[in-house]
Amino acid sequence: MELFLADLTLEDIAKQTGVSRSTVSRVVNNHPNVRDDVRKRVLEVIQITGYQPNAAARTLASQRSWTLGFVLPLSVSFFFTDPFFSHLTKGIIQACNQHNYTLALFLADTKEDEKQIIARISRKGLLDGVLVQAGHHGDQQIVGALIDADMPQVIIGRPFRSDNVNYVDTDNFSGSHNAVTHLIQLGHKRIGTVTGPLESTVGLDRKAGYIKALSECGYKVEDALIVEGDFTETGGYSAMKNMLPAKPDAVFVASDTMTIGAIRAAREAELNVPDDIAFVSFDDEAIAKISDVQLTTIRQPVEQLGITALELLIDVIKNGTNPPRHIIMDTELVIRDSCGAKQFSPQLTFSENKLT
Amino acid sequence: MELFLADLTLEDIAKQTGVSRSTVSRVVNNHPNVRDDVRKRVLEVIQITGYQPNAAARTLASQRSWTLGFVLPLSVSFFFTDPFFSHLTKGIIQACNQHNYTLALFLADTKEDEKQIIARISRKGLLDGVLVQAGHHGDQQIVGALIDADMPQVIIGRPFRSDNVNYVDTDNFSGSHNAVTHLIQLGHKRIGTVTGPLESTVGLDRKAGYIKALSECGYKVEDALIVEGDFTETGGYSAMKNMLPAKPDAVFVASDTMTIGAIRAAREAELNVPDDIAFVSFDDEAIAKISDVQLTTIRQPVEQLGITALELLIDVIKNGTNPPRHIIMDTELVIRDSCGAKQFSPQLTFSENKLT
DNA sequence: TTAGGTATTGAGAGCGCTCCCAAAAGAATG
DNA sequence: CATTCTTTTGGGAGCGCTCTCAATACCTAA
Repeated sequence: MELFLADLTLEDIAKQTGVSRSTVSRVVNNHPNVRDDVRKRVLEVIQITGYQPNAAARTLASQRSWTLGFVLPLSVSFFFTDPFFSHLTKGIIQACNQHNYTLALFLADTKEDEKQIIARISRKGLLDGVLVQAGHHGDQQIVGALIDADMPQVIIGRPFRSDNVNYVDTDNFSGSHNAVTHLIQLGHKRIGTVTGPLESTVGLDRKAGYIKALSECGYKVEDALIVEGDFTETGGYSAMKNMLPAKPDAVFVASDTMTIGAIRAAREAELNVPDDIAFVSFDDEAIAKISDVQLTTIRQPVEQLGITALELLIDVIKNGTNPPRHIIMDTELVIRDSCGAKQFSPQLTFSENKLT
Repeated sequence: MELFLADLTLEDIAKQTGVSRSTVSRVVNNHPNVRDDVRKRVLEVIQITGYQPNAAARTLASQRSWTLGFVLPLSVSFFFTDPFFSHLTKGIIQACNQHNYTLALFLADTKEDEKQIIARISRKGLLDGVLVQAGHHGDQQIVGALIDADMPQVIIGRPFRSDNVNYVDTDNFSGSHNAVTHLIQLGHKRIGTVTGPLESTVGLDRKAGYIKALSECGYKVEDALIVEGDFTETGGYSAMKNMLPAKPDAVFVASDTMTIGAIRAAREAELNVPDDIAFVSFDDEAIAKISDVQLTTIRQPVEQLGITALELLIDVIKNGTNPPRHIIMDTELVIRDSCGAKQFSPQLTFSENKLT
């Protein structure tokens, strides 16, 4: 139980204990060079009184806030509710807890917000560093402001200009390359793709992997089989609608969420999945497993991506951006039902999945 | 363009402008009683230099951090990735942006984390107030600590002990009451329920609405038709498996996510949805519409819940908790395919849904 | 016992801002 | 033009902490 509910200061504890403010500070911050019995006495009083150092005062004096920012620019605002971000956030917070940082979340909903946020995050005394989700053309302004303000930052998602910035990303290129290669090996001939937004590096990289895989195997790349999506379910639906006239027999869709929409469109056209049309997607979010046709998909380690980004950020705060570091994380092909592989080669199945 | 990249202080701006620190402070904080020409001159220098007041210094001097916390206790940790939280968070952040607050996010992943977090959020100088997701027995400790620390708080979800605390919640009771009544009106005789966790008020309230609706119509409440779930898809799946032997012809499931699992279980038992077994669920998250059987569900205004909670918090910070305020938000029944209503009474259909 | 060294402690000067109060400047009045 | 009142300005004292530096206490060995 606490004896004092009033706001205590270092000075108060010092008086109670009969030592100086400095000594109490040393105890609180676990510095060496405090006599054991003194430390014990001080700790006791802190314990009893429930003293907690004032965060603002500490930040002001030490120039460290122990708070990190996670910024979601306008460009991701409208698919913020995609589970991708929950998982990313979860990883980031986990790492924050581990390293005793507090996380501040910034989400721009309007152009106006974004300006406000840029001002807020570049201000001194609030954040020690910033994680920014940025792989979109429009995100350069935030990145630039952060550099100007000399704020340590790590970017999540390969940015368009990657010189002199740290970033962490999934290996989108090789991931989609694997996805499409898998479809080719299954014998599909007309393989289409629903891409992500093409003003983003994710969208571009996943598309590039698709093209590379086709080219490698001597397939020709057909414009009608490439439709741009926007990472939403309805986006996937309409993209698929648009592609259908080109008669694809398999499609690589750049996200699970879009795949759900794409499958809906395929079914409306009386196509059976995976018999008439096969799908491989990207992400391996929960929906991939709970969809009625379980999705074959490229798993990316989202939570780990968040953890890695945060730990890199801490490193950057400590050691600076010299040289800038880039971390690319591996993906993994998870075979389920939507690609039809199991019908041909049951030995590929995973124990977690069974044929229905 | 900024002239100075170095860290500016009020004093610097004062010197540049030839006025005192106090005057610059007045300009920055938009106080009256500054001569127009002086204000203009100061503003110009601020503009040119890109001066931003130091957040920590300001917080220390004014005892206001303009930062609010959003706390997710251990009890919600394992379904944090449910879209419910994304939407809630989105609403909260929107309101924060609007009112110029920064949001700090706290998520406890372990008991240890939770202790850490309690210490962190009750410390002075970090947060002006806190939003806590708490409707679980285990959450009382956080609420208590916050009261002890005299930290303004608003609870999201009716807490077990609601005396002297402010909270915002969905009307879970009347929502589930409506859901079950709808099923009764459709002529179902053996209506079961997959509840939420029963150590939470959400779980309890939704179950209570179910029981009330049955009782009102003279149905008897059968234990075998009430199975506890945990708000996850697999939880819904196993709950349903357990209920199946009792031969329900309709089920009210306490969340969309669980419903997906429940439907999976029903289908494994060769039951057709909604012909053999009807479902009504709760939430109206995205999954309700993109599931292959679109879900009839109770829509709750999650984003608005977040906004409301945050605005209440701001009010509490300004005016204190006297008297404590409780806000209950209305729900709405959204009829789609899983309840089978459309087959009986097409006039109930919504334009957004069509029969397949 | 004393010199020399090391471990422990306290004082003081900030960190950069807010906010009160008194001084200065300007307006209004007789 | 003096007097009073109002508006504008500057000085100073914090806010509660950290961190350097000098002072003191303690320990060792000669």
